[in-house]
Amino acid sequence: MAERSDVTRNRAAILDAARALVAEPGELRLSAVAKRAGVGQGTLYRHFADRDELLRALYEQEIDTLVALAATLIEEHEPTEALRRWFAQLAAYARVKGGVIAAVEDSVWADLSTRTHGKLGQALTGLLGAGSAAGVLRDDVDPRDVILLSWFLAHVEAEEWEVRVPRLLDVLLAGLLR
Amino acid sequence: MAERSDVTRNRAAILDAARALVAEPGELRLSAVAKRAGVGQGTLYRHFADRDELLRALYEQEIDTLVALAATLIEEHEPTEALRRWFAQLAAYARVKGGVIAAVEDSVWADLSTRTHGKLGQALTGLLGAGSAAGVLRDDVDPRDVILLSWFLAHVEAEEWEVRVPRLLDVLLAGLLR
DNA sequence: ACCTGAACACCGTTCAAGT
DNA sequence: ACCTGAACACCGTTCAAGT
Repeated sequence: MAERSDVTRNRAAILDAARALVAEPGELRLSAVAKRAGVGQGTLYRHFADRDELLRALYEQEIDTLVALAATLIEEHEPTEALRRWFAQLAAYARVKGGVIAAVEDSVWADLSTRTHGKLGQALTGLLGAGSAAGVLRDDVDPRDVILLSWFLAHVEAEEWEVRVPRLLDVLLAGLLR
Repeated sequence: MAERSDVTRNRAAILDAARALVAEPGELRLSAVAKRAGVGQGTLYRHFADRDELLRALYEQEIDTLVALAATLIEEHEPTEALRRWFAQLAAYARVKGGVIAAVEDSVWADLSTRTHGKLGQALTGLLGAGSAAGVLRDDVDPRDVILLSWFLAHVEAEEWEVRVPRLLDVLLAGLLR
């Protein structure tokens, strides 16, 4: 039976379509996602109960890279440098995937970042813990602090990105130093 | 002729209704604004061309207090302390008026904060200028940097506000010190 | 079981008719 | 001139019918 693989393929096609469309300017229309994925609107809803759930799935895929990177950086660099590099990667990611981040509503983001911290929270716990253990970072900040402070990335315009983001990350990092 | 004053009253009623409703949870529905203001939907559109324009008017009203405060603080306090107090007031404002800020879309905010910097930009120019002239603040940050970094305020949940916001403002201020 | 797409619901916006 | 509110447009979501 090839039906089962159709289901898998549809789900992937929907996510691919959503990822492509969310990067384009303007709102993400679910009808456009279904059309681009080559499925009916109902099929989209079979896989993702509502708009939030689709965005959440998209977002979770995107975040995994950053999570994996944190572990590597902690091993290979001193804590402050690890955090600096991770911020740079977060920014690079936000630049390309900004559409996803901006499209994810607060409710989804809050859910992902607080409930058992989420994967992203665990990555940040590692980075912040290494820094405070080494005595170079404040020890009174938690992962959600950093996630909140990073919200500015969702609001930087493309034209000003290169000038402004390195400076803003520098300010943020300076604020986290002990 | 009392008609002219009706126009004024309607505009004020619409803004009052919008201010009240934006503070409530959930999206701001323009039909609800018109209903609460006691006017027809068309009247709302006579005064404000679209949703953005209504939010912009609301936002501009809200921001004036902060602008006035900046001048006073610069006169009465040393630069770092002036900025610290202004941040605290910005946060207090965001807490109460958070609905307005969150409802204002990026396009509106970007427009307000970049076009000749806007009133808020001027207030921040004063605060940052005083600090960098006194040699206590970085001199490479501009008002929009601070506006961007303040976006976290729009995403803090009510329950965590008191614990988290003072710490985040402290991190932000530390990052701005020279 | 899964899929399709027409139909429904909701809300921003417009406009014909009223004063 | 200004106002009203029904009507229209758009898009998220549902569901009857098809495979």
